[in-house]
Amino acid sequence: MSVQDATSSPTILAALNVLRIRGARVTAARRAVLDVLDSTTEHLNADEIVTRAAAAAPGLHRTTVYRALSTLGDFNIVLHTHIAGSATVFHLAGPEPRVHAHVQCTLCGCVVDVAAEEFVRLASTLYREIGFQLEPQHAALLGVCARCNAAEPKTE
Amino acid sequence: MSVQDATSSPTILAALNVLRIRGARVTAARRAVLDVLDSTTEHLNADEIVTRAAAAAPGLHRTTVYRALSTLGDFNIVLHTHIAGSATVFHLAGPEPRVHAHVQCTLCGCVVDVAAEEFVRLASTLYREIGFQLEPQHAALLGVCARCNAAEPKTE
DNA sequence: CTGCTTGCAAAGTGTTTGCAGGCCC
DNA sequence: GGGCCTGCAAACACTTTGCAAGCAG
Repeated sequence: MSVQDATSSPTILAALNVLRIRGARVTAARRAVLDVLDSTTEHLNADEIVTRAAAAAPGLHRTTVYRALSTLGDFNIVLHTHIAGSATVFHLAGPEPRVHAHVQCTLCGCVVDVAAEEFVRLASTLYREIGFQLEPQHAALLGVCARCNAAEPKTE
Repeated sequence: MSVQDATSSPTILAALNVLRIRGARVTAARRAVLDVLDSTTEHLNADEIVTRAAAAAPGLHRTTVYRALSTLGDFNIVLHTHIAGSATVFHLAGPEPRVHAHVQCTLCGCVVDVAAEEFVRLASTLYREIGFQLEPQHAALLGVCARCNAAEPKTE
């Protein structure tokens, strides 16, 4: 454990340990990406992560962020969700395994978190009927959010 | 109703009528796209539609297919499903309103149709709890299909 | 020092837009 | 013959890849 670790959150310390144990290197880029993801509960896409992480690691390149996210994903430190028609969003897996699914509004584009429990019944039905093992958090379903539904006078 | 309509399926005739009634034009490009979609039950992406439709309409351009699909989508003649990490797939809405949802395998990439009924309970739960109106057919969820599950010895 | 990581450039995929000419109605 | 549609070129958004230099262990 290096000196700089002292300023990091438990979540990040755990992540860095996973990297070390698995033989991957702890680099400024990976640390910056982890810091960004740890500092928010938002759904961030690669672009936003680049922007925010560049503050801590000047010169950080888009490509590097993509590669860092990929590596961190391989170790299950970071999870991602595919959003229809726009960039994939990332978030920390976190210490607790409280996986959540996502639904996105086709009108305003907002992404709403949904407890994975909502998907459990669907998942078990799918598994029983066609042997399909659902990963509820891995892609967002689409629909219309409450706000847009209310604002929408049906026309327009 | 023009002469060429005689060779078309009822589904296509209905679609062409919708176009005419709504004031949109019946063009070779749109007809070719409809023919392609009507001739299969597969999930076709824009690229595949271009390739197949070009047989009936030589010189047909990608852009035109995208625009045709968009127009046909506006009239609810064609539906589309967003597939995580790859191209959007299209299919005819068809005469019967038997909407189906899709799940995609993260390993082999195959897309499996699922009866929308599986999603009804989830949809009503979401609506009751957060006012979100789910469109089950509009995006594919991810997971692992039965075949890959069986083939996968866990390693590799 | 070894080789995993990074930065840069460039390419790749899927999709959209601007514009002039063409064809449906 | 008016204006919706089309073809072409180009831009666009997101992501990946090849390669040489750089830094972690």
